[in-house]
Amino acid sequence: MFSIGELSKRTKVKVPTIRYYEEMGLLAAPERTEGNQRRYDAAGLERLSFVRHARDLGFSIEAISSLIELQEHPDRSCHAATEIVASQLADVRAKLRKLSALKKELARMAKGCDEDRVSEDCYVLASLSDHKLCEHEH
Amino acid sequence: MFSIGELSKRTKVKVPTIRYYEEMGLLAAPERTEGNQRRYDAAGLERLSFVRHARDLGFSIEAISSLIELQEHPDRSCHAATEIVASQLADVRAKLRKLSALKKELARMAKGCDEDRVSEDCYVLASLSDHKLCEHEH
DNA sequence: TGTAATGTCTCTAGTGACTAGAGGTTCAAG
DNA sequence: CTTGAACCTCTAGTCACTAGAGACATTACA
Repeated sequence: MFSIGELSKRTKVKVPTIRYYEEMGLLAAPERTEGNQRRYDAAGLERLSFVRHARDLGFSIEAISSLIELQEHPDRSCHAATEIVASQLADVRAKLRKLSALKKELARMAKGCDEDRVSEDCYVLASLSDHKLCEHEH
Repeated sequence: MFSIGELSKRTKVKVPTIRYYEEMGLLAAPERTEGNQRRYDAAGLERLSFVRHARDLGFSIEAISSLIELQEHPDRSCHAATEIVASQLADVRAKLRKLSALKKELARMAKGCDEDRVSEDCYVLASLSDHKLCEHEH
């Protein structure tokens, strides 16, 4: 049995965030000491690691909720889980596409602008003012 | 001179968002009719296009504020503008790196899981529970 | 000129996923 | 037994909007 601070150290999740996850229903309410402090066990640690890992992968709290529900019913088909992952993957791919277009645009802007120039002639500002200067859609 | 709704149509920025930008100081307070409604001109349209374009490129409102300030002092060096762009670019590059790692991870998870399986044996759930199954850092 | 529909006004509150701080209590070490 | 770190709850703030209420303005048409 260990405290919330200890759990925080082991999982690298901040203390207020752990409490927040509990409030959001991602973590079961743990036992308490007589003085009302949370005490966790191995199961609590594992659960938080799951949540943290999923968050690192970009899953929303809602999605994680669904995944946990599934985990708690080992007899159910994991169809829903694959769907959640697929949708997350589609999301990530879309973001990647958008970001790589942005990267090109920004790199172009950064390269085009000479630092010694005066803001009136700044390529960056011109690019932002006039979308037509862009080579790509966004 | 046109209304906020008209400006919204032309720029594809929603009406409440325009008001929000005004409140944040990104847009100058426009003229008003006798009945207190906003009326914009070409300059207002141009300014909003600038803001919108910068937002599309992922610049924060604060960054846009700085860019606008620069725009309004055409005599200043555009050093600050290039710096803002460079930092935005670094940001985007970092996000890209992270997302592409995530994409690999998610694709692996999605591929590994057979939809007909039962949640107990679900590869997705196993992957999330056990970070060690990951091939990459994140 | 009357009226109805649509547009606009301000203001407050909600979103997601935390983070920060106040003010008070409990725990563990010495 | 005292001290100081860790813990508790609660409220409010972050960012960039979005939604809704309730009231007023404008416009189109009869």
